[in-house]
Amino acid sequence: MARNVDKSSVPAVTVPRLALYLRKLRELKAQGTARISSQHLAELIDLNPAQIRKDFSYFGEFGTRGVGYEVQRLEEEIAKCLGLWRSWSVIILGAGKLGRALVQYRGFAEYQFNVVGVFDNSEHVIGANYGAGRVRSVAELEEFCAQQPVDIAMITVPAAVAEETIDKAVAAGVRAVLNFAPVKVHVPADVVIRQVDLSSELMFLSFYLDRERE
Amino acid sequence: MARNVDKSSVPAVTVPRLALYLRKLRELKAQGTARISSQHLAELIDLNPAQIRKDFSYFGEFGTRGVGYEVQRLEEEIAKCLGLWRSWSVIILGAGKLGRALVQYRGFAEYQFNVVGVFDNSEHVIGANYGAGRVRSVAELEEFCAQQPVDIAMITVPAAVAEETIDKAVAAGVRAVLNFAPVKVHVPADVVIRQVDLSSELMFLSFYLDRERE
DNA sequence: GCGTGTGAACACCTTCACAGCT
DNA sequence: AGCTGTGAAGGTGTTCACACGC
Repeated sequence: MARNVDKSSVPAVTVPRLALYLRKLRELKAQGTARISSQHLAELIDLNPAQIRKDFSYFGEFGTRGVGYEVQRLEEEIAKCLGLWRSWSVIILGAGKLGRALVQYRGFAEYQFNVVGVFDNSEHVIGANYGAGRVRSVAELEEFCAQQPVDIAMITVPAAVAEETIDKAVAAGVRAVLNFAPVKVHVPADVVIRQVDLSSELMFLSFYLDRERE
Repeated sequence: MARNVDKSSVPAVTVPRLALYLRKLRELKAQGTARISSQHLAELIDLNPAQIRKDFSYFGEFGTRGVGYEVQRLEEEIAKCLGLWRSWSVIILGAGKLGRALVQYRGFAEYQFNVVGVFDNSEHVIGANYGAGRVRSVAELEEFCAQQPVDIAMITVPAAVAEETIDKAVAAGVRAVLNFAPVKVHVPADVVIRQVDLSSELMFLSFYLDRERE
């Protein structure tokens, strides 16, 4: 059983790996695989088996010595570790092309992340429906969050207004932010923020593409 | 002047930070700031000043002791380090909502990443124009790449066909891949691949949101 | 005097190697 | 005998602290 864990003692790099394990375990379950060893799982996702066992060990003892892990059980435990024992409600701030693409992204619902609202400042899109109800004005944000709990805000507004938009979300009670705008924003310590920076990803590639020039 | 660098000796974590520096330096340049110290830059992007100086030191000596860095010069040097002394051509494989959103993303062109083609397998979108010419069939990929050099492929196809799509891109000569499909794909050693996993980012947030449950 | 550039100290993460349980 | 769980070793990245040059 998953023991109680002080999450600050879990290396931050472990968390995305847990997501990786979870996805692969669901795949294995769908294929009807009942048991798996860290060795075998490691081969499937190209990692060191000790890494996998260590990652699990932050949360409890999920396996059986001499045997391995039961896929079903392990999948459930890891989902729990990631906070997926419940669903989370998500809003999208910015109904531009990216925001609209994310509203309908199927990968979110698979893990019980539900997009419950979309907000924008532009008259051109307010009122339109791209998949999670009509687009609301950002001015309605506070009231909306008061009426129903919102856990996560995805920020897809232009960089110039990202900071103020995030501030509004935090003021409205949102405690987690996924920021697609290419600006680093300061938030209170009890708010989790994560940056997704697409041009920076391309620069990562151009850095290594350009290596032979030296 | 930037010295010749063996890029494999540069920590991988340094690279996204270079992108961060570059963006901030452009901002400073636009504001008319001529000079900056590592101390001041560190405050602006919330990092340790020694970290910044160490990152630069992998590539050369860009500053003046007792003085600091000339913004213009530093910006140019870092752009060069990231391979941005030239432009790079990008194709998008998968003209679904995400792919279509990326075609028109302004952040790419800012750094001379040019989307030169969009490909899909579905009759519903082939022929439509979302911003980088008409959508072509994936079957035309090989021929397209033979006619003009393609540096980077962004993969926005469904997970189930991501692997074969990436294989096709690599076979056609693409040497860098930004994969938005939630599957880890094996590529030859001389191909750079980078994963952007949106549901995994949300799980990162739910992990920390759920911390107080313990 | 001041801020860079960098070896050395430190902290963090990964991997090894084996004790312990089945 | 086999595979997990984990202390200890090893490696990588960060921060300190100071020598060096303006």
